Amino acid sequence: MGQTSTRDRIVIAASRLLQRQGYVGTGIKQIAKEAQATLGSVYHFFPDGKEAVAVAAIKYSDQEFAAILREALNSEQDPGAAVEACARQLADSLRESGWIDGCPVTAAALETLGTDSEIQQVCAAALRSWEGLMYDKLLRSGFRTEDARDLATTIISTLEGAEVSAQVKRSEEPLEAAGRQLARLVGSYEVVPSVAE
Amino acid sequence: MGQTSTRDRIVIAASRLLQRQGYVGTGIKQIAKEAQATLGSVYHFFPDGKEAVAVAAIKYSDQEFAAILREALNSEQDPGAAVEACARQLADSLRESGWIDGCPVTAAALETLGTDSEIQQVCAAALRSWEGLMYDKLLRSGFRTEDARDLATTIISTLEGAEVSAQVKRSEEPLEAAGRQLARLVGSYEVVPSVAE
DNA sequence: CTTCAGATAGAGCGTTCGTTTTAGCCCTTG
DNA sequence: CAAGGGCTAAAACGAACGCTCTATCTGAAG
Repeated sequence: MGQTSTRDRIVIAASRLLQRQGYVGTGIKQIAKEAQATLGSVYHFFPDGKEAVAVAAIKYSDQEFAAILREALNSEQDPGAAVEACARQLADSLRESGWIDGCPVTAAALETLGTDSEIQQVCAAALRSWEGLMYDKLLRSGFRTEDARDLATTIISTLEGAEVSAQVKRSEEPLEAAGRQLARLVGSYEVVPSVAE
Repeated sequence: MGQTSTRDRIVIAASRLLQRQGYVGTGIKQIAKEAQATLGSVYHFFPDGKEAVAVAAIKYSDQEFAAILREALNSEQDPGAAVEACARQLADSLRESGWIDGCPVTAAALETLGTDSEIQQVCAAALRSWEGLMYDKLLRSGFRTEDARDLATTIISTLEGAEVSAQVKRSEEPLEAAGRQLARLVGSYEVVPSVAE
């Protein structure tokens, strides 16, 4: 047995597979195989079945991506440069993965929209948590609350959409363009100097 | 028989189902049922099977969405206002559909990224055709070609991402915020007056 | 009327899906 | 040593999947 528990291996494997193949396209047996666990183990830790595994996996992806986002945002003091760093980071890891490891929740979210499953709720929570990180960064940079709210929502939307475009086109260009334009947009706001940063 | 051919009904039904459930989540038999056709008919018109149906359906969705986009872009002379009109149009039809009829290609594209199917190619072509419409609008408004290219890519990405956010959150707010911020971004450019418009 | 390709119809193929079930293993505790 | 709970293992269920097959229907040309 490795140092990661069987349950953790299941969650991590599921999060990767959901990211790449979506909810419908990912099978329970495939998750078990990828996690080097057996079907019995999966149903032991998640008696409620596939949807419960997916919910845990998406929550994990949420936190994992939030850490990456936080680091990119903290790498630059200027908010515009920080947003551009986020786009750069997304482009790098996307290219390195062969254009397959995109946003961890988009695929799963879109497939389960019609259904009233818990999945879309955790996906919405993930989006909100990422927007919250961006919102805080803007507030710390002296933005007014209304501006920060609108901007944070739009920045996350744009990064989301640019990542999808980059995946489909197999090119970093959409993310680079998004980074440039978002930096310009952020820079177009008058900001009151703050002692906080 | 109605006035639309069996083949057309299959393509239209497939495009709707792909939009709502993605590629993996949509079955051939479901397409046939929705199109009021039989399985035999589907395989008669598309001997290559499910993927061929999906390719035809996505191409149809591409043109259908391009028409909507063109109309929204032409409804306003000012490019910023035109982009905002696009966001407004997307928000309206999304709400009316109960947040299920989003971008017609995103779901299918994300699911088939790993595979080397023809689907992601037609999805990429759709994205490019929509960017082209936006690019032309910006050029006609006097934008420099480099600015127009970057902007068009980013605008389509943002609308794409904002639509996904709106679907997941079941709220028009992401699209409204995107419309406002995109209008601001477009307006931040110096534009040379043109006699063309 | 006959002919024959285009179009429709649906049973059934093998496979995989999510899930359930039953059995057995390991390892700590009494 | 015995006991029992946490965990693993694998067989098997019904349902649905994409697809193939054969059979029938339709309608215009000869």
